[in-house]
Amino acid sequence: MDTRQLKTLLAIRSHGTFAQAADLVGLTPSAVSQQVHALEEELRVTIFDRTKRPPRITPDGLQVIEMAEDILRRAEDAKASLRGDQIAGTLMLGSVRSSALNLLPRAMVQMRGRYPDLKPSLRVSLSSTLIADVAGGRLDAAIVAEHLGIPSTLRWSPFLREPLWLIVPRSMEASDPIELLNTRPYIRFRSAVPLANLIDTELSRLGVVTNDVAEIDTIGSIVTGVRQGLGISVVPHVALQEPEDLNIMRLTFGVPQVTRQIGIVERTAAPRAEIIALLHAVLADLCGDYGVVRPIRS
Amino acid sequence: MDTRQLKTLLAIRSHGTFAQAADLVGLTPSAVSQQVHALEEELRVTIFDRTKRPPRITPDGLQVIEMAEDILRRAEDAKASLRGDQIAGTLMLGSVRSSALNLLPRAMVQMRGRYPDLKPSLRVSLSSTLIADVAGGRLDAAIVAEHLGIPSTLRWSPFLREPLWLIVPRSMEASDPIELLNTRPYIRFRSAVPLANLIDTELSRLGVVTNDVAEIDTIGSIVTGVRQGLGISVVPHVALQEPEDLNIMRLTFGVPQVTRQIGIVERTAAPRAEIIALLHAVLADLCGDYGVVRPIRS
DNA sequence: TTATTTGATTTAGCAAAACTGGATCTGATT
DNA sequence: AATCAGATCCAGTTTTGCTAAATCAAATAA
Repeated sequence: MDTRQLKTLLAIRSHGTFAQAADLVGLTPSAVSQQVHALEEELRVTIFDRTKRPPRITPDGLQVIEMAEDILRRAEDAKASLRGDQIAGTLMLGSVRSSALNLLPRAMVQMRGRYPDLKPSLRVSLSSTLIADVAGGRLDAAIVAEHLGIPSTLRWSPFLREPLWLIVPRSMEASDPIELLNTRPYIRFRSAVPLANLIDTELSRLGVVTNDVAEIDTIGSIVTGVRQGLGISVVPHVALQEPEDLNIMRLTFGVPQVTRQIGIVERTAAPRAEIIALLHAVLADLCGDYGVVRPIRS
Repeated sequence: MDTRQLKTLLAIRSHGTFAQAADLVGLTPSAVSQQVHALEEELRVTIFDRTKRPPRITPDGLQVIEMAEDILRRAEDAKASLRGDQIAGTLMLGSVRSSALNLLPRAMVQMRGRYPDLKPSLRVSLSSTLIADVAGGRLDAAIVAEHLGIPSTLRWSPFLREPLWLIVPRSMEASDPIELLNTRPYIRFRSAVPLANLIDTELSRLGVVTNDVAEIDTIGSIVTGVRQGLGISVVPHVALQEPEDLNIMRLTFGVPQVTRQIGIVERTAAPRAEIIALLHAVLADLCGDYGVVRPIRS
C-alpha cells in the first residue's frame, strides 16, 4: 500500500470520475484504474461498484477512504513536524463566540511574547463548523465546549471546568433547589449550543417541571432578567464574574453539581502540538480557579 | 511512501540491525538500506546516525517511527474491519481491579445476550499497563479512570461520572468542610492510582492542611475507619452504595464538587468499535444515575 | 429501440523502481 | 593493528508501474 494510491483514491472521491482524478494526480486513466485494482487486491475488498458508470463507491470503499484520509493526514503532519514548521508561520485558530470575546485576545497577547514570529489568525464560528475545519486541516485548533460527536482523529482537551449555578433573585425566599425549580417562574436558555442541552438534560434528570416565563438565547440577558426578579435560571460561573451582584443568590445546580467544560480541539499528532500545548496552559491560567491543566502527553 | 518501507523500519527498530531486519522482512540487507534511504529522501530527514555502527536512530527518526506505527496500525485496523472480524472471535478486555469486581461481570452477561459468539477475555492490571497494551494492540479495550498521558492514538470515553464525598462520623458535630479538613483527624488514601492524586490535588487547591492519622490503600477500609470514628476522609460515591450507613455523614468535597470519571480506552478506528460502543452503553446503564451516555461517533 | 458519448478497462511495450549478490568500506572489538 | 560485523555501493536482473491505443460498458440522446 503506497501513499500515492491513497492520494489517487481521494482524488477520485473528490472529482467523481477516474479520468478527472488521473488528470489531477498527473497520470493516465489507465494508471488510476490499475492503482485502484492493486489496492482492492491488497485489501481484498471492492472499493467501487463498476456496474454503475461513473463507478460508485461501495460502503467498504467508504471505509477505505476514511483510512486513506487518516493515513495521509498522519503522514502530512509528520512531514510538517519534521520540517520544523512549528515555530513560525500562521497558527490557524478558531473559536466559538463567547470565548473569542473574553479569553482568546488575552491569551494571544501572552503567546506573542513567547513566539514572536507566530502570526495567529482567528476565525469565529459555530462549534460544529470549527470541528469540521480542524478535522479537515483548515484550522490548527479551535476552542469549543465539550461536544457530542468529535471525530476520533481529533483530541479535545478542556482548559476550563466551571460549575453551573441556579440563580434566584435575592427577593425570593430561600428554599431547596428542586423545590424552587418546580415552583418558581423559570427563564429558559434556548439555543443550539451544547450548554443549553446540558442544562435541559440535567433538568429532566432531576425530574423537575419548570414553569417557563421566558426563553432567551443569550446568557447575559438571562442574568439581567434574574437580577430584575423576572424569574430563576441556570447559568455558568463566568456569567457571574462581574461586580458581585447583590441582587442574585446562587445555589448549586444538579446532583452532583453540574459543570461544563471548554477546551481545545486539535488533530492528534498535530505538528504544532507544542504551541497548542502552550496555548492550553495560558488559557487554563487565565481561567483562574476553574482552569484545568492539561495531562502530560505521552 | 510505502507500507513495506515502514514495516522494514519497525523491523530495524526491534532487531537493532539492518541485517537482522532484512532477514525478518525477507529481503537482503542491501534492499533494506535502500528502502531506508528512499524514506529519508522522501521525508528529507536523517533517520539513522551512520557514524555509529549498528546505526543509531536519531531523534527525528523516532518521530518517523512513531508515524510508522500509527499508520501501520491504522491500516491493520482497516483491514481487520473490512474482513468483518468484528462479530465473533475473542474480545480482549482489560480493567482496573475495582471495576473488574463490580461492573464488568454484570456487563459481560448482558453482552453475551447480544453477541453470543463473542468470547470475552479479561485481564486485570494497573491502568498504565492496560493503556500500553491497548496502544500496542494486545487489548481491544480497557476500563480505566481518567488518566494523565493517554496517547493520542487512543480515545478514552467515560461511562461513569460520580461525585466524591467528604465523609465524617456522625458523632462529630457538623461544620464547614474546609474547617473539618483543617482540624479533624484525616485518613489519607495513599495509592498510585489516579483517584488518590485527584483527591490530593483538590486538597492542596483548597489550601487545607490535613492532620493525618492513618494512610490506607483501599477505599473500603477507609470507609470502615470513618464509620468507627477514627477520622474523616474523602471517597467516591460507589464506596457508599451499600446499606445506607447511619454512622456516616457525607458532605460535598471540593469547589465545585469534585467528580471522578471511569471510562473505556480503545484505539481510534478500532475494528471492534461497534461492540465497544455497546459495552459502553451497557456499563453506563449499570451505573444508574451517574452513568454517562457516550457521544455519537462521527 | 438505436446511436452516441463518456469514461473505464485491457493489453503490449517500455521505463523506472526495487531487488540481489558480491565487492567494498567503516565502526566496533580484541 | 587485526579482525569482525555489518552497512553501503554498484552492476546486473527482476518487478512494478506507467503510457498509449484499442476495446468495452454504462449512460444519455435521438
